[in-house]
Amino acid sequence: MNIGRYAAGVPLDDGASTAAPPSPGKSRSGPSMADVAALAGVSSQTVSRVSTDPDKVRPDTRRRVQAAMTELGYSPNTAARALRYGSFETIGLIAHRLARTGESRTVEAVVEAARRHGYTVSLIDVRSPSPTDVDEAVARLSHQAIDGLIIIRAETATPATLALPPRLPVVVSDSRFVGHHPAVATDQTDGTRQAVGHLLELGHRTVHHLAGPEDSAPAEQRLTAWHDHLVAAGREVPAPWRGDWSAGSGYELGRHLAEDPEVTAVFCANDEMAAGLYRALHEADLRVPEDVSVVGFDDIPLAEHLWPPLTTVAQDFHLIGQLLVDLLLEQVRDRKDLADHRTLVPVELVVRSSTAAPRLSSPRT
Amino acid sequence: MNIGRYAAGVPLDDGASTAAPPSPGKSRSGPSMADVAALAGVSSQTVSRVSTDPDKVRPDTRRRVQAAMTELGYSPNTAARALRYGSFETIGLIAHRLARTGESRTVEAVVEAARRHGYTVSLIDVRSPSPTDVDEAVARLSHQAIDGLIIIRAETATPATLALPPRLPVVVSDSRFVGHHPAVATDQTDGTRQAVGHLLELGHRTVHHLAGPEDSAPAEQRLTAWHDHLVAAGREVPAPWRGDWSAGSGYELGRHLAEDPEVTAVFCANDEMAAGLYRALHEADLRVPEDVSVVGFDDIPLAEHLWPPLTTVAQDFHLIGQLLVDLLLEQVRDRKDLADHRTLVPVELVVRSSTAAPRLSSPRT
DNA sequence: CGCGATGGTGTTTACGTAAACATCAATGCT
DNA sequence: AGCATTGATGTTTACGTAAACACCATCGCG
Repeated sequence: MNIGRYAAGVPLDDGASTAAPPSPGKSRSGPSMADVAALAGVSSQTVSRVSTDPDKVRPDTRRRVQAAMTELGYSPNTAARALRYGSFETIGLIAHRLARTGESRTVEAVVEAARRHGYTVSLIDVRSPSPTDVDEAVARLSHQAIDGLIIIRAETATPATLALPPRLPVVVSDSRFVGHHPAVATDQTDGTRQAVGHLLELGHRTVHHLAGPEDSAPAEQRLTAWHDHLVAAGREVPAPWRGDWSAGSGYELGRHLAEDPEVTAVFCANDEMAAGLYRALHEADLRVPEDVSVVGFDDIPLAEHLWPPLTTVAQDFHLIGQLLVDLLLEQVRDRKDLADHRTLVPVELVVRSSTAAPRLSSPRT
Repeated sequence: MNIGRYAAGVPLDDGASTAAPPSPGKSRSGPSMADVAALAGVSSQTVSRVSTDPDKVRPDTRRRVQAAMTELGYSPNTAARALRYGSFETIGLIAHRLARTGESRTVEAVVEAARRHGYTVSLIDVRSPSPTDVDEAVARLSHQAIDGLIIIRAETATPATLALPPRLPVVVSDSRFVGHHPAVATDQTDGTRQAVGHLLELGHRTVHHLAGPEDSAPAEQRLTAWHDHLVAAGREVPAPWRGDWSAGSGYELGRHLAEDPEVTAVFCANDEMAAGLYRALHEADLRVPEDVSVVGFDDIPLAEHLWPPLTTVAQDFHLIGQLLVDLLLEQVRDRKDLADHRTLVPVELVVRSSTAAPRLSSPRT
């Protein structure tokens, strides 16, 4: 046995350029139908029948073939099958920063929905949502064995910059692609309206915003909606604070926010940043919600268990994932052209304990 | 345009049994090399050369072929290529409850490492880590187009219950598979030892344990290590509390823990449960770490920003993912048999602010 | 100036599977 | 009994690609 504790970094070759074909090394391919057929004393077509529709062959023949399969350890060659059928039963998925928050929940839902339909999911995770990264991912994936493509967070990539292979069905979780590719997206505007409205109704004079990064479409949508809603309500619009979705950025910005006694209500573009803000407020000895009310976005599993439990806008990531798959498979299977299709998934404000009316003697002391 | 707000649940057919072959619907396959060849006035072999090694064909011929490719919107058929090469440049990945915790970080690392090597990742997410679920996933994936398989959290599946296709290289993130499949796993025992040791050194008489579910191998390893370490230190071993990894379970159990004044130190099997425990302690007006010290496991991104920042055992999920891929590709590419290989990835206790010496007048009042 | 070497291209073939068609035996019916 | 019908199995072919080989110019060299 070969036990070892791993210490240093891993050496990694960054070779294998996108276009490079597989190395010519012969495959691990095991026995083929012909081998099974020879052993069982039948034709390879009969073997084929056994593996696709066993009822088409007589029980004793079937048993003989199955025995031969087991003996040789036969399993059908997917490549050949795919070539024959022209389908891989696989869909490609481009995600961004998988490990973060809701992204992974959408992925989970996509994988699950795909599985229900008999499809597998091929995943590419891009680091940044920059057009080049997304484009590279598309290039890579579309040279892979996929029947359709789901892009989560196309972000700054525009329909024009995406060099998609012709005839490849695509679905996007980004409303800016309407007219080019079918899209399923969260109703960011409504969610923001609910969050900001909730805080204003509680009596706050205005609402500060801890925004997401500029290269994120949802972040911009939330920012715009927050701005517009305040304007519509005739409130002062404070300068937004720019985070990067991470709890760390929420904490850093929160330390500045905490110093401003005018701040009584903060709408955070996601729950992680709200958690970072919590920490900054705690460190500044400010109480939530007595001194500052906080609202998040996403409703991550931990939101309910932060202290105090976080009021937040719940997104239905699971539904989004399901709808994406449904929409994609409609195109894959039925050759439908749904380019102008768009679904807006509603959100719901979950009121917990992080919001309250401002102190009467506001601003804070 | 077709805008609609989605309300009701999605109808889902649970058809498409594992063995069912793809529907016979003809593929979306576009033009083939032959079409391009005809248009460009060359043989299909020349087209093939252009798409694999452009230098092998004269510049003007190449341009003519490339023009024809563009005009027809040609892209090479992956199935045919895979059949020819015997390789898909794809690895299968079975994960469990992707959206939860560190799992997604390992997945992220696997995807990234695979990409660096020119491989794509096919993902299956199983709901429960039960043998049947994992087995079904294996069956499903191994009928897909993959060159190798990575199983994250094989849990209660044993080498015997896994009906793996012969000749399929497999790597597991589970140390119980040593001798059957190569494994890369976190050093659970050492991590636990560090956590419990830290608390004892601070002066706590003993350490309580908020454990993970019984069907989880890592949970059991942490439980055992905690037990053994207390025994070795000559301390009383309190009954462990069984959670299910979720913050909710940590909260529920935490409410009971909070009522026991004997409890001054708790080692949680993961950070989410620690967060739930935090909430329960806060609600009970107990302070961390003054009244109760808490240690988590995983070091999720939020751990640092909980209040107070959580002392926890950091796992290097990223390294695990990389090593899994390296190990798998060694088998795939070099046909090596590494069945008895095992790598133990070290962990590190990150001391933050949730641990301190017990009050002198312990037990709590 | 003839001959081998070289580079560019076409032709043949194989990868493993499954549909389409062909064959053959057993069965049912008059 | 004779013939159509059915069911089980074998044979041929095509899916799209790329390696292996064959061919033919052109070039360099003695």
